[in-house]
Amino acid sequence: MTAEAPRRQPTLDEVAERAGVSRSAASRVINKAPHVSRATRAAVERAVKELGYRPNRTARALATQRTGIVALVVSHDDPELFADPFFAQVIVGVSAVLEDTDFHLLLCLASSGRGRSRLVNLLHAGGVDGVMLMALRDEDPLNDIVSKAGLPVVYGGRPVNFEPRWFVDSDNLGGARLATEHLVGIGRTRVVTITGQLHTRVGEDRYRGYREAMVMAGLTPYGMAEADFTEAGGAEAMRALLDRHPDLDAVFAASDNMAAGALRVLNDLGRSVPADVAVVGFDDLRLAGLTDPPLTTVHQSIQALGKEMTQALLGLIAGQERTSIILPTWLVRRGSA
Amino acid sequence: MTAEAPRRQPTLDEVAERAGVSRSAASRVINKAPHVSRATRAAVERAVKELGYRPNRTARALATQRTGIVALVVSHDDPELFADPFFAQVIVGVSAVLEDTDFHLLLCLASSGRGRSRLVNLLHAGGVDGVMLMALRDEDPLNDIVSKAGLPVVYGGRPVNFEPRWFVDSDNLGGARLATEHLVGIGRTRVVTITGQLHTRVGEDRYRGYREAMVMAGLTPYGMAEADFTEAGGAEAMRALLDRHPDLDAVFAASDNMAAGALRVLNDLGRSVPADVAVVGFDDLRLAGLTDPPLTTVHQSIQALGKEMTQALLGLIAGQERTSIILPTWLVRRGSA
DNA sequence: CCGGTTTCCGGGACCGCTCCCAGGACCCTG
DNA sequence: CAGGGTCCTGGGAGCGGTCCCGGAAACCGG
Repeated sequence: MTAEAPRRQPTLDEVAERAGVSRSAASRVINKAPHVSRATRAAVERAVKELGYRPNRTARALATQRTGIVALVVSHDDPELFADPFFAQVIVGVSAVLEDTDFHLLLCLASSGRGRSRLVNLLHAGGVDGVMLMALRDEDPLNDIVSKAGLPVVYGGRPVNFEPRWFVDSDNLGGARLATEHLVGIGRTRVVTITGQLHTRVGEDRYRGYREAMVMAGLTPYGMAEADFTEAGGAEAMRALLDRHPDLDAVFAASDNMAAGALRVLNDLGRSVPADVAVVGFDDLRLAGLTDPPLTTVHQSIQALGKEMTQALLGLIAGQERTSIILPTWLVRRGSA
Repeated sequence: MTAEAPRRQPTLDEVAERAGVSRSAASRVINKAPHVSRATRAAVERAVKELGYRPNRTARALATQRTGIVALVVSHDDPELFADPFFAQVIVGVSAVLEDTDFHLLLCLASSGRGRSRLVNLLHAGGVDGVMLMALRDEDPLNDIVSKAGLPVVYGGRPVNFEPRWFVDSDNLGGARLATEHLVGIGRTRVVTITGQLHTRVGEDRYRGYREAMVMAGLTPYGMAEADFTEAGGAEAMRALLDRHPDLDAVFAASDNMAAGALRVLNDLGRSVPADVAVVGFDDLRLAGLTDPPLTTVHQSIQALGKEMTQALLGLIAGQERTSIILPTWLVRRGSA
């Protein structure tokens, strides 16, 4: 129970000496390189076991120019933003993949200028082998910082103003279209939408999906209000829309949180859902199952996004060209539409 | 916009050469060591600027035996567990402190055996300078793994079966006592509790706080049901308690999630809250403000916990003895009690 | 003017590992 | 049995820094 004497970890030299071979030979068996006799291998393996040897990560990193660390960089001006369960899901996905590799995850919440300059240092100082970037606002300085670093980069989601070389994104456009088509399919014609911030790609895509579906159905987009993906924002937008279009009969909210806000307002105002107004959300958060009525919504798999990002990045690090990926989304029918 | 030619980063030698001084001298000015002439300093600083030099983290780490990385290790058998907003808050706190330092955060979700052995490697191979550990189940193998590593360790929360040398924890005991005292204070006498898992320290402490407050008030604990901190678990426990003690007039739920479940059951069964049954939760999650009625609950600051853990760890790494910390909790009155 | 500090400087060992390379042992042909 | 492979092996030069140490230069009071 008392703390072990902080004995220095044994080095490769010590292993080699104990095994009666050269450091090179020891290194070879440890790295499973070829051209090692059975005898040498056995001797070294024994020495390793007896000494409890572990190759020093730092030394190895210096020699190989590989750290075995990948960074997940999250842009967040508002520290609360990270609290969104979205990121936790991404991290779970990322970790699941890394768990089967020798890579570890460095988490970087870069907000302030100070935080950004730390990031610049980290990337230019060979601190990581690659980065997964989630910087979804337009004009995010992180985009520049990271691209200058000359490291493999995979985007999670896409920025508005340019299309990264490699990214993984959910099919927001298709999902929004699905949602809208569903509303039209059940006979609604006066369908409005509550969008997320339109200066984000995801906000834009989901809005576009809605419009496209409406047009394709021969309808005109009936109304829209821009909100911020939050419950409160959704509620406010819903009020505004009811004000402007009292006869609306369906709403597509670009997030479950906003849909929940909308639902709250509709309930409060005595509009029955889905009879008077049908509602569809987006994301399929846990919350979607708990609203009243349960929310029909578009499912996206955020863990899968994390996994794919990671696999893509590891691939790039290993020198394989990979193609960007758009993950499918699909409709989950519950009570609200 | 095209990828920069992957020019190698300049090395210290190149800086030294350009500045016309030795590597030692260059190193000195970069590390702001004393005994450097103004001329040398200026020359080196100029060379650094011109070359865009950044000291290589890995090389420095090898030489100094310091990586500049701290690990946050989260034990989670269930990958979903990490999705709890709790961890996101911790991370936000940790990052906030780290942002003003040169340390970076390595996030380690260790579940499977594979994940654990990776962790062992990481810790014994000098991959990090210290660890913050959140392993709250009893008998968690991580406790052992980490203690054997001979690294500075700070616990977030406490394990059940032993008291770590350094930890940061919320005052769960005091908070639970406060909650219960409040219920008693508003005249309730048949107060039951819904606990979290009693094989966790937090579950135990909050249960103990309840009992102590009851006894101190001259009442006997009226009933309890063990749940798992989740909404569903809370609901089920509530039903069981109503079954066993139909005349209960108050319930202290050891988490907001469980309180929300309890509330749902009470509403469904037509018991009015707080008139018939008063309810107090614990955590003060966002959700507490959104239930019907809004939840009276015990507030704990999870970001603060992350911050304190980090400060404690950085202190230990710097060689300062620090004392463990218990963070205050307090009651937030809303409608449910 | 001269010993003794103090300030500044560069040489070089070291951190712990990888990997190239030259060379010895061994095997197999013709 | 000469000659050309393989298969192993150890030596040693790196990766890019830090830091100790001895010595040169500058400064000082007596």
